Amino acid sequence: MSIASSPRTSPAAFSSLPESGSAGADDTAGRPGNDIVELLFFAYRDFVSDPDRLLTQYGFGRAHHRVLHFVERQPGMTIAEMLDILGITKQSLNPILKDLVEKGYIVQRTGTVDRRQRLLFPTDKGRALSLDLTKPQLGRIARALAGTEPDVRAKVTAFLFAMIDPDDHAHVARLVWTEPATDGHDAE
Amino acid sequence: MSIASSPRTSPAAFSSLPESGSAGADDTAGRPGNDIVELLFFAYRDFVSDPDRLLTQYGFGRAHHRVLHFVERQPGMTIAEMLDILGITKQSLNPILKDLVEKGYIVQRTGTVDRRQRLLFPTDKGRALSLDLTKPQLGRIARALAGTEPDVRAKVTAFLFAMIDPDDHAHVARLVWTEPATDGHDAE
DNA sequence: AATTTACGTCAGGCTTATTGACATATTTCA
DNA sequence: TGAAATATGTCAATAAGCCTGACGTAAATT
Repeated sequence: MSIASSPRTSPAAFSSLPESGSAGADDTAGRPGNDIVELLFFAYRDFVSDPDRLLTQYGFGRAHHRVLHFVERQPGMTIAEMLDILGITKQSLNPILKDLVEKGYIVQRTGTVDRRQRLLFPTDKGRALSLDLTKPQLGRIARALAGTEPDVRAKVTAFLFAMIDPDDHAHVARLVWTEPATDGHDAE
Repeated sequence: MSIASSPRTSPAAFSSLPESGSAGADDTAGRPGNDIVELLFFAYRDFVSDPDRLLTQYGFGRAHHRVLHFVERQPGMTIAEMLDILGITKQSLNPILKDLVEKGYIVQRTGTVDRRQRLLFPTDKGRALSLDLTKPQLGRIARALAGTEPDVRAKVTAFLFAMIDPDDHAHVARLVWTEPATDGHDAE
């Protein structure tokens, strides 16, 4: 594990922090939300760095992680939907997908209803790797929530959801809060 | 946009999925925090895309934004500290910094106490651009918090802080919750 | 039969990052 | 004072991951 198991700093230190009341003419520092801008940067930086060591061992990058993750979360996903989720082009996706397929983490199947589609499914091997990669991230989240009031998880979740472009809300909600179907579509 | 896939919308069965293979007792879908993993991805994706259009107009990239942002937040920052914050090498930073200096957004000054250091300061022009770039992000945060209970902001802030590597807590706290000094170090 | 859709692929290019090696000015230490 | 460490700059080579544009193919839709 890459995360130090050091004792958690006391959240009590959060009570009286300067949130406004700047010195300058334009209150640059006092803009509400400015701290969240920066915390988001640092939190995300550390968050995505969690699986990096493991990823490097496999010769994969973060893009591979994202693809594998979403395939595992929604087996049978189409290429088009993956592109939409990741916000990249098919030319960018292709080499990454090719890697994952060639190394046996993902299988592509011709769609049954629309034979133009190449549906993506994780193999057992792919599921196992996805699990390993996400583990340190889940650990980080669990530690961040440990000892907090029971409503924090729900409020954080709602906040993050509200941070997403409203146009994508329906899509994201379905992806995030829907069970991966137990289809028998494993390879092997 | 062809986001047409399976219509399974039953958040009921979050308990037992037959997980074949290696990982054993882990229930893949029901892992707590899995939704936060994904929401963090989408929220951050949309969050960083906010300033992109503006950035492109200036011929800058996201790296320029980050550098400018932190210089504005902590005027007089050293190169070493910037490297530490961004987690990159000086070779990566240099061309970006050079851009910003040449175009008049940042000035470098020889340190007074240690003349080896090149302290970084924003110009008025730099501060203005930084403000413009951060504006849509602050707007997004404000919208996400609008109408929520008054404790949400503090709880989200605490959560994000706890998500950061504990080793960096002191450093980040100082950076985030310290006023930019009103030094007369403007370039003119 | 013509068009559209879903996907694959080739080509070329950009930004941001990397490691390694070396140079220079300045501070600190012995 | 001389040696070593520090802060920064720079050149070179490399790579991941993204981009646009263009073209091709199979399958569905009209």
